[in-house]
Amino acid sequence: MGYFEKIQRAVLRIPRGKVASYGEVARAAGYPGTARQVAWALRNAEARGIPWQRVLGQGGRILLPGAAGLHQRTLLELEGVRFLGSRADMRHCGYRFGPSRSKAQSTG
DNA sequence: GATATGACGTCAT
DNA sequence: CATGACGCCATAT
Repeated sequence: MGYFEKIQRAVLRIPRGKVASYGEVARAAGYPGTARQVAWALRNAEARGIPWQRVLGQGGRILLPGAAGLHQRTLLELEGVRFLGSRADMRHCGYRFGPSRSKAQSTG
């Protein structure tokens, strides 16, 4: 399992209608602090069936420039993601990556 | 190994 | 809110 797959798997965990930041994805994939690399991993996501559009910059801001960014916003709106001005409504559409840790917890 | 690149994140102005 | 600068790190050459 390489970096690529880890990142892509994390992105795949984002349900329709929800979004997450590059930093969150990196953290969820087990590579905190590699937000930059997440973007790199999504370069070919479009061809790999990865819901790349659900990954935004901090604060729900679209970082893709030009038409690509417009396209991303359109895709998200079609999924039900609401936008407040130029940013996605992270308050309601921000996905919270559940604790993937399978470690048992006795008392809670 | 060294250099260059990038869909980031944070701080300062 | 916009711009500039820096830190961070995997990949590509």
